[in-house]
Formats: sequence, C-alpha cells, structure tokens
Amino acid sequence: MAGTGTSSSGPRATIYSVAERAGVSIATVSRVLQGGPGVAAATREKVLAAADDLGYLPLGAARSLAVQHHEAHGLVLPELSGPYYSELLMGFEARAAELGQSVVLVLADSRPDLARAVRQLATRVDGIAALGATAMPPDVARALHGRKPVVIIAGDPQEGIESIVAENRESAEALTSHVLDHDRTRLLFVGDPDGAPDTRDRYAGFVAAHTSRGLEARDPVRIPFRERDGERFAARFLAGGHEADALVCANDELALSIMARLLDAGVDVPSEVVVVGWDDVMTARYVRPGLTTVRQPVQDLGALAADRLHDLITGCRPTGASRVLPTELVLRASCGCAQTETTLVRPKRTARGRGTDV
Amino acid sequence: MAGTGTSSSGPRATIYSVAERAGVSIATVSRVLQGGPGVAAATREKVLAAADDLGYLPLGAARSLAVQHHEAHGLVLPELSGPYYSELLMGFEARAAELGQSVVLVLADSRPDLARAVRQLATRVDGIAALGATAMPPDVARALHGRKPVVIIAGDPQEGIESIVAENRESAEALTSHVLDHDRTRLLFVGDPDGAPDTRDRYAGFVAAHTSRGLEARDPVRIPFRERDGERFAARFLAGGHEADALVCANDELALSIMARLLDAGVDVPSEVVVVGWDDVMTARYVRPGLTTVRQPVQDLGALAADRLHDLITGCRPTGASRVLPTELVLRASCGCAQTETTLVRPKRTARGRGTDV
DNA sequence: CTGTTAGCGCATTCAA
DNA sequence: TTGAATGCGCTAACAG
Repeated sequence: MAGTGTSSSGPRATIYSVAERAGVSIATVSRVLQGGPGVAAATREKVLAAADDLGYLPLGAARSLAVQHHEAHGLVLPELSGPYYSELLMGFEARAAELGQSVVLVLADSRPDLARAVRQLATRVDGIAALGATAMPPDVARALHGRKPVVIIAGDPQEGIESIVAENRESAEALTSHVLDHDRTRLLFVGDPDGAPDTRDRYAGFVAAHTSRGLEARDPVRIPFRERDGERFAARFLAGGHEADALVCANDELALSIMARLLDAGVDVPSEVVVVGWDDVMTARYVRPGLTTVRQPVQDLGALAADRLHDLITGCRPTGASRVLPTELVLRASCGCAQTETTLVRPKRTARGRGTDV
Repeated sequence: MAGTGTSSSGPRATIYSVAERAGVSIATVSRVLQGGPGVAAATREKVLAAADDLGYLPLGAARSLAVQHHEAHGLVLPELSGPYYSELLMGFEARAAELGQSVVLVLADSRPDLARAVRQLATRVDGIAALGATAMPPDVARALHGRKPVVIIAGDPQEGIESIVAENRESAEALTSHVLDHDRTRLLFVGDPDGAPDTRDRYAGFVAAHTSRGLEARDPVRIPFRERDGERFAARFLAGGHEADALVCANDELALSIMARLLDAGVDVPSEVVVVGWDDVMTARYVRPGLTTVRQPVQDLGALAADRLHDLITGCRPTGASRVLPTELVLRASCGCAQTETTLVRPKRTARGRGTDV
C-alpha cells in the first residue's frame, strides 16, 4: 500500500510523470491531489499510487504561480532573545497554520539591509506582519502600501496601516498607583518613551497616575531595555546618581537585572527600593522577591495579527485603526506586597474582542 | 528620484508592464533587476524608474519556477517556549540570511498532522532542517529521502541523513563527576533518556561517571522536562518518594522548578540537596543559589544546520554522519561551589569545526 | 467522469 | 546591447 519510494534520485517527478504513470491526464492528477470532487474512486487510487510510487512532491512555486497567491504570511521580528518575540511568533504561527498559511520569518537584527529584506520577503508572501517601526521602516511600509497587506504589531498605525497592540497606558497607571499605595514618593520610570510606542504609553500611564493625585511625575531615565543597560543603570543608582524609592521599569529584563544588582549590593527590595517591570517573563516568578509586573497576551497578539492579515489578504478593507488587547497586573513581592503571594488583577479593559480605534 | 508610488491599486505590475513603460523588452527588465551585466546605463535607469514608478514587486513564485529552486530553507521545531529553540532559530535564520535564503518555519506542536505539514513544507523549500525525531517523523524523513535535503538537529542520524548535535556525554560525565567531588553519594538523574537522544547521552555520561569510580548509577526518574513536571517530582521527592542528596536534571526548566519547590519547603540547596541542570537559561544566573548547568552553543547549532543544508542543496553529497559541537560546564552555587562564584570549564572537546562521525 | 488547452510571471537562450 | 521566443509545473476553464 505504502510507497516504497523506489526512485531515490532520477529526474524529479512532475505532475506529468505522475499522469503518465497512472495513465491519466495531468488535470486528473491535479484534481486528485487537490482533493477535488468528481473523480472515480478507481482513478483516484491509480493516481495516488503513481504519485506515492514516484515520490511525487508538487512544486509549490508552480502552484503559487497558477493560483496567484503564495499561501504564506511574512513575519518580521527584531530578534528572538527573551520570551516576548518567541511567544508572539508561536501565536502567529499557530493561527497561520490553522488558516493554512506558511510563515516566512525575517529577523531584522540579522539583516544589514532591512529594507531590502522586507522587499524581498514581500516577493514571496501574501502579506506581512511586522513588529513596530523597528521591523518595518516607514519608507518600506509606504512602498508596500496598496500592493501588499501589512499589519503592525505593538506599534503605531502608519498611514492607514492597521496595528495591533496590548493595552499599556491604563495598566501602567494602575501599576504606578499601586506602587504609590505602598507609600512610595520618589518613583522613577526607567526606559525610553521615545524608544517604542509601548514604552511611550507606559510612561504616559506613569504620569497619569501621578497627575491624578496631584503629584508631578519625574522625567524618565532614558535607557534601552536590555540586561546590560539595567546593570549600568544600577551602578549609577548605587553610586547615588539617582534618588528614588521605587523603580518602574519598562520591561522585566531591565527590572530583573537592576533588582539583582541592588540585592547584591545589600540594598533591600522592596523595603528600601521597590522594583517593578513588564512582561511577566519566567524569571519574574522565580526570583526572590518575586517581581511585580504586567502580563500581556502576547500569543493572542500574534494570533490576532495572523488573523487580520488573512482578512486583509482575502479582501477585507483595512480599517486603519488599532486593536487593543487587555493586559493584567501581576502582583508579587517586589512592590511591597506580601512575600510569595501572587495576585492577579485585571484592569478595566479598554477594548475586548473587536478592539477600538485609536 | 524616488518613486512616488503612484498606483496604489490597479492591476499588479508585472515584468511586462514595467517593460512596456520603460520601452524595452522583458528580457532587459529581467537583466536589470537581476543585476545582470551588459545593459546600457541609460537603459538601466529607464527600467529602474519604470519599476519604481509602478511599484513593481516581482512575483517570487514565478522566479522560483523559472530558476527551479525556492531560495528558502525550511525549519521544523517543536515549539518556542524557553530559550533553546529560539536561539537555535536565531542562529539558523542569521546564517540562512547570509546565504540569501528565506526561512519558512513550522512548529510541530501547532500541527495536528505533522507529516502533512512537513510534506507541505517540502513543497516550498529547497531543504529542511528539523529538531530531532520529534520534528521529523522517521517515515516522513524516509519519504523525503533522496528528493529533498534534510538535516537533523540534536537527534540521531537516520539512514544516511546528517545530524548536528551538541556534545552531551562527556560534559554529563564531567558534571556528574563534579557533583561526586562535592561528596555526594546518592545522585538521581531526573529526565527520560528515552525521550530524546540528548537526554539519553546525558544519562550515559551520568552512568559513566559512576562506573569510572566503581559506583553504580541508579535508574533515572523518567519524567518529561517541563516546569510542571518538575513541580510534580518535587512534591513526590518532598514526600519522601525518592532518596537523594543530588539531583542531576535533564534541563534547566526542570532543575529550576524543582529547586524552587525545595527551597520553598525549607530544604536547603546545595547543603541538603544539590541540584544541577542543562542549557544555562537566563534564570539560571538570577536565582539564588545560582544554578550549575551546562551551556550549549545553541546558535552555532542552528547556523551549522543552515550551512550544511545549503551545502547539500548546492550539491555536496551527504556524509550520513554527525557534527558534534563542544559544550561548557557553568559552575555556580547550586552544586556546592562557593556562592556567587561563576566559573567556566570547557571539557576536553570531542570535535571541533569539522566534527566527528558517530 | 476525464482530457485538452491556455495561461500564470519570470529567466534565459539564441538571434540580431 | 537588446529583443523574440520558449519553457518552468501547475490550475482551471472548457469540451467531450
């Protein structure tokens, strides 16, 4: 029954060789292989046997050319260290698979010429999802505009290009409020609001929490958000470079590296300094004190991106708006809450399911 | 100079429309766009202007059909949680990019029918790299055999299919020896040797370390290596289900979750129980005590896979052997070494660069 | 139920 | 230096 895969080499089997071997026409082979109706059972068997026998592997490119679409989604991510992008990718791939689409991945950091890479990508996919402006330069987006669907993830919508984001501002306000409730008075926001829309919105929430209490928020400490950046900041902080009793960090990597340095230096967290982050990475729940942070529905973000891309590809008109996904506060000990205790609080959600405009 | 991208919609620009607009033949357009020689500068400019003007985006499928290859590598991974697969993917993507190849990603866990997914993948790439037997079922591999290059990562070579692995056995022996040097006598290997070749080899090293001292290694505790599995094991361990003064875990996720549970229960690590892992994930250096583990050159593994795949695609004959990449011991405090101290020890390497046969 | 046929858009060979 | 013509392998009418 099963193919013994006779021909290990020889000339590649094509639809013609299969047809010939089965004694039918290529149209019939095509019908059988596409699961088309209206084929006699006996004929079907013959074709299947011939194909299996020849080890026939259809040429995707030929099919794509004929049907006029690639059945593939492109995804452009900055890189893959840390769990954020990986989870996004998982969500994207899973949904794309459900939709019958392949996913072609491009990592911006490994491309000296991103614009070229994205153009090249556009050549072999039906649509592209990209993470923020980092992964999709505005000029490239403009060039693609109108001829290839594009979805921006965690970034601002550009000229009618849709975007999908997690709620940031309200949860940042809730988180900041929570820290203020722990009787902290000198909060410092660590991260660059100009670096990414996410960070910008988080800082906005940070400011809003202060304002609503008649307090004035301090300027942010503008640093990138990798581990080493946190370490450098911690060094300055320990040297007295900044005065603060609470550090609201733009992400967990930053928060964790800073917290580790402080603890190593004998500064207690949270009693002396509160440290909170963003993303709820695995490490956040393993360190002591546990890191208070905000959890985003990252996989959903990816899945939704694949979904919207598919919608656009299959003809839906772009809305030019943003979908906003709700986030959750994750309270652990680093903010001053009871040790070990983990509480989840879901902030009032801005939008659900259908999302809202910007 | 730059294209104003006039046509936002209209019929897609093809090589024909570009040719027409530039007043040349499609052959000339093709030459210009492929950077071919023998084109007058003036002509080149005309073509470029026309293409840019029309917002011309070549159809990859048509090119692939004409040149008879996809210029894409397929990669099949189980999933992407944890840093291992992500790093592998980064290494793979980066090298593939250097080689001018796109990468099409398939995550096995999101595919109800893996065999189908892989066959489908084979349809649109020039070769496939897959992580172990998990991601490449032997029967599918067999079906592909001879008609599409395949490279197995971190798995056993199958019937002449090449594989690329990290050194496991010797470092496992070194690690186990190190634990024994800390005067431990009741070591337990936690992980299923039958689950993956990596784990099998690590257990083999575990056994070897015992044997060489005239000791007898105990049977492994056969459990999967996710966090929850570690937690379940820890519960059993705390209930007295296993007697041991050292736990050699198949990976860091397992080790970390177990260590956390033990510490929470008041069991001291390392004085009462030593815990060591594998992979050197980020968390390993943040927890206290720091986790002693083994670091693999995961990105290199991915890059090498892309390399070999490219070699095979461009005509090199498969060797049917394994490349073995060296690993490093990372000594921290969980094994009983001085707190905070981090030492790197590189075991005698089995192979380097060229790799060795199996 | 099955076969014939005409493209799909590009690269490339052969002439000019 | 350029153009005309051919074919890559497959799908999808349209006939029969």
